[in-house]
Amino acid sequence: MQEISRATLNRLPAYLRCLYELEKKGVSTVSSTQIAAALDLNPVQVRKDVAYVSTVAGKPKTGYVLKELIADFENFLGYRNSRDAILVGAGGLGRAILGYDGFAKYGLNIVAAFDIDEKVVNTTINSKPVYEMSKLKSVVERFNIRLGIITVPSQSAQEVADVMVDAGILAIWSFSAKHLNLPPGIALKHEDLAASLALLRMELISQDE
Amino acid sequence: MQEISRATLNRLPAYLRCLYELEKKGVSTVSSTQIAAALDLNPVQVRKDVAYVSTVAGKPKTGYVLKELIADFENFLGYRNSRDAILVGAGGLGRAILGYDGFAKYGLNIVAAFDIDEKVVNTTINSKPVYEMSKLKSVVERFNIRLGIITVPSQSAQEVADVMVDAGILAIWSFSAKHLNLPPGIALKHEDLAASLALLRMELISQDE
DNA sequence: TAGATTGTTAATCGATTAACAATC
DNA sequence: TAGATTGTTAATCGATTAACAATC
Repeated sequence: MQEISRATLNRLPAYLRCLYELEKKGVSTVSSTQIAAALDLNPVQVRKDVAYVSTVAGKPKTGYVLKELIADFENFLGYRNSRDAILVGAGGLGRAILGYDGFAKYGLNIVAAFDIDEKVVNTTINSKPVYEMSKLKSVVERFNIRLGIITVPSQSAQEVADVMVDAGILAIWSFSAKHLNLPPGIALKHEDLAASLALLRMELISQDE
Repeated sequence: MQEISRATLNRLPAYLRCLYELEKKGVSTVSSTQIAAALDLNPVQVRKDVAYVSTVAGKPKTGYVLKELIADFENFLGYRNSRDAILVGAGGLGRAILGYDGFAKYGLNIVAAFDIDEKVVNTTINSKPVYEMSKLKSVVERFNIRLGIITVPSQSAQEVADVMVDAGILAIWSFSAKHLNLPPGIALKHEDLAASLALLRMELISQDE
């Protein structure tokens, strides 16, 4: 089997959400055409994507068995066994992420947050403890955590990333508007909201013409 | 001149941030090689991207004049003339976005928020007023707003999008985990955090092997 | 059987990278 | 001049879509 492509991987959560909705409606089988229509995708693309994830073949004429498909997607995406993470930066966005329990559904479990602000240190946010930065390494080591979330102002982002890497973090999810320099082997996903905004504005402008 | 590609547009904000940093250091000219090294990109790609945006040519041997380049990027990205927007959903994430003044730098001006929760309606968040949903249309029309931000739970996202479109919104920036069905001509940027997380986890898992 | 649907191979499209002439 | 750098054309790479045989 081929390596799964980034583009495909990116679409998988949307498929799964679509399948959940169909399940709620009591549907028992689903075709690639239906999924494609619901998500504005090409049916061939859906079939290819499903082929990566699915352990059972679809049946011509009827499509895929919804229950089996959901199980395959959940297993593939690892939603069933949750993964621990820490978060640094309990400011506005950090608080929002800590307060959002929806990530649990996606297999994410934030076990602790860290900050330098004395006012939030040693409090809890949504029953998650906030510690001072000096405790980061010991927490990461003790709980064997590999995923770190960065929600600090961009000036501090690189520094925080360095601390994380030193502590043994292997994957970083950053919401800071700062390009991070990381040693090879550390996975990085940068949520660049300025880039999203630029994309959107450009489409808006091109409508004006 | 060719149409600018999505991929290029996505990189522009990172370029500009990089240029700002160089400016702070007192640098006066910059080469594509330098930018590429700072952002982990290919120098040829940098030159191509710059060519889309830049009004003046770079000089062999010396590179680009930093001041000119920054002006070109700012103009292109529209950071100089800000654009008004409204936001619906003053919960955790919505509050974080309303509270973050950094978007002003990117030319985004959120003029008002809307919510159905009586506890937040008619309060202000970061000196931005929160109104009840029924006022949305009149505000959008009065201020001629074209950009709407959705930060409501996914069950309500489609409904909110419909209200926005009806009011005359032309571009939607959604943070809800829900595929939106929109009439043609409405620009959409969907921030799918579950997809980001899936991407990151997959890289993390492939390290384990 | 006829028609809808799957799975796969081939063609197309778009974006990145390599090669290289021009030039300061 | 020699060397670094730009800008552009051609080659490559990857992802999407079209075409189509297989099959329920």
